[in-house]
Amino acid sequence: MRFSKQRELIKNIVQGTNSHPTAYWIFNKAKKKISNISLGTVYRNLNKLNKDGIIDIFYDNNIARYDWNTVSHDHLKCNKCGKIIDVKMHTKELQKEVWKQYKFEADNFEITVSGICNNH
Amino acid sequence: MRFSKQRELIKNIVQGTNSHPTAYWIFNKAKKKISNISLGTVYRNLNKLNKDGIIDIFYDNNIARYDWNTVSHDHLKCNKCGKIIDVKMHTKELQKEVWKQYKFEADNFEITVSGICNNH
DNA sequence: ACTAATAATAGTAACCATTACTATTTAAAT
DNA sequence: ATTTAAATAGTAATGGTTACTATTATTAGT
Ligand SMILES: [Mn+2]
Ligand SMILES: [Mn+2]
Ligand SMILES: [Zn+2]
Ligand SMILES: [Zn+2]
Repeated sequence: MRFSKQRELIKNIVQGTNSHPTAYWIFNKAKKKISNISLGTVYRNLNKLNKDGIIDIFYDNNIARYDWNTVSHDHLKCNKCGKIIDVKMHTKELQKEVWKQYKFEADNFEITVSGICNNH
Repeated sequence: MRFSKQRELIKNIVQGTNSHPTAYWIFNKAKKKISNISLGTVYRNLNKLNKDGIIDIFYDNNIARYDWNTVSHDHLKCNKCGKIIDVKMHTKELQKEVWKQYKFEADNFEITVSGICNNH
């Protein structure tokens, strides 16, 4: 993969926020630095960065959000302010439970907790 | 809400499968009984049934799936055969954990476990 | 430095799941 | 039976994402 300033910018934008941004948010941020950058370029590079393990993608209902944090973790989503907070849940117990009851070999847990955050 | 044979059919289709079908799958099934049923009618009624608490909606990556099972539960998704299995995870521990560590008042856990099911 | 090869881009069209619109049909209350 | 408005079929529009294509930019070899 060869260098491009567009990809470098997109990577830095994702790595510079904890807000789990959407592609469109990243696109608007990027336009401030490269005014004619294309939305297609944003999507293409987000997917490329994800395939190379540089960033993570997850879905919030039906839209993609991008995450600089590539180590397996979970999210708390506040119903009042929309904030998405990183957490690491202990899933060892759940893994055992699933194996015991269903003979299901779990290799990934995706947990989204909705509720009310500590700002309210 | 007044009766319609379309809505009745859609409800029965969702309640007659454990497969967590998509709207399009339901649409095709419905066409066998009402050949000129419209995809818009399927979506409209699925949303209406959901609002009335008759069925559940959840998102599998970026597409909606419908579920007859309206009591809070979780899903095991097999990476080999795609099957989605209903389970009830114990989230009381997680709830405590989230409150202790983040002062986050959890009211719903959405857990999707991916792995390999007992058919393989 | 110059050239050649080709990866990456901007701009635009296409795609797919879902929702919105509208004229017509239908359930059901009177 | 008549009336009223909810529901429908058919179609257009929307929003997020991917695909296409002519042009531009990076990089390896000379
Ligand atoms: Mn995160
Ligand atoms: Mn289910
Ligand atoms: Zn909040
Ligand atoms: Zn399986």
